[in-house]
Amino acid sequence: MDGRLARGEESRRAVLARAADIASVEGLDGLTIGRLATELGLSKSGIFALFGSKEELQLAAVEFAERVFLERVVEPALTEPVGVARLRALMARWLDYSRSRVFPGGCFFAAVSAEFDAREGRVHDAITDGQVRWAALVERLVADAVRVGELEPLTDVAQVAFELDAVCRAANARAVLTGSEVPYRQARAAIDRWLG
Amino acid sequence: MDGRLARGEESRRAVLARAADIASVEGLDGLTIGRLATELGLSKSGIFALFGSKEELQLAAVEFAERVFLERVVEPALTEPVGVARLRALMARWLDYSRSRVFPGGCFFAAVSAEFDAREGRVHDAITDGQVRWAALVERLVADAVRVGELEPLTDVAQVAFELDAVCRAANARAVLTGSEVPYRQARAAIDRWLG
DNA sequence: CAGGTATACGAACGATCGGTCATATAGTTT
DNA sequence: AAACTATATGACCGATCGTTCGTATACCTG
Repeated sequence: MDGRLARGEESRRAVLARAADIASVEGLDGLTIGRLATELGLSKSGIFALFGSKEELQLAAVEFAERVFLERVVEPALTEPVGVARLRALMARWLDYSRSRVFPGGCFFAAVSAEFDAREGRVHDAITDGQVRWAALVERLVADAVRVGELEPLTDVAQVAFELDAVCRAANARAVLTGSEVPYRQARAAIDRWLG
Repeated sequence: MDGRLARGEESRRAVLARAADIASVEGLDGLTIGRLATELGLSKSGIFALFGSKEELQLAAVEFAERVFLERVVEPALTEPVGVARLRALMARWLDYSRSRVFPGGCFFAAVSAEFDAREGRVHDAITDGQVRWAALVERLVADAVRVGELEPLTDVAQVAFELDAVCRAANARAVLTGSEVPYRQARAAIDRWLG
């Protein structure tokens, strides 16, 4: 056990938690090292040294947000039994993750994927990877529900997965923009129609 | 007819067209007056003088993009007969507006609303207004289709409008991020299920 | 103990940001 | 003709950006 590495890891964690919060509102570009430093009472060069470059900081923030997302949404849902129950849990957890503002700007990935979707580079690639893995997870859970006989055998798995994801993302977008809770209920209604 | 005003209006138009293109990729914050100046061969202070402040430039860019959206999506759809035909035309025009990259970053409003959704100020308000008006338009066309008897009388108008918008936005998000055409077909399939 | 390593700092760098200002020009008005 | 107005320019401002550097400190290893 290295006290230096432990201290550094704790600093990284504090910086990344704040960085992810800021990025969910201002974007990964609106995130600045100077602002992080003043808000956390650290020095600009100290934070910089921890990550090496702003791009590395952005990548680390994305990775941090993915860990939060896994803890708050994916892992709890995976404790439910395979099938519609697990799929419903995943959707419910996602809507709660958005509504409860785990990140102050709503879904972190909705914000940063819209920011980097049409750009190139490592940050875009990291975000895209995460989105593809999320889409694959939803699709796998739909396929599982079909396999265990809880959804009709002729179900178009990719289509259902697409539409489940669509209503969740739309609910997040509308709710964050307008502050209304209605979109979450509409998303829930659409999900219930698919999953009974 | 004032030649000075005409010249200024032409300059504004050129600046705003480029500004909307940039903002759809880099965001309204990533948009900078210096970059606009060098790309258009103008002076920074000249562009600045045309708009008075960066916030005014951002507001003008949003307004410009709304005019483009109205021309390319809304107005052509409104030539169709009231009912499902008009609603289908609106959705088809929207998907084509995204797929054909009228703005290089996909839907301008998906990009900037995700950027400003959790912020405050006049730009956020202008974007929110536009989004609310769009949602109201879709809802009105769904209600019209019910009224003329082409959708079932018991249709939950707000719910159908929400889901139609959701699949379009999801298609844009996935398509821009990954470069795939599949999401557009999935959105079309969902729309066809609603509108026959 | 000495030698190496990771964290953290303050000062400073060049670049770029939004914005100001004095000035020149082209077009309209009187 | 003169007076006025809108566009457009280039030089310049303070602030902030990401980044570099030298240095101090705490910790682990030999």
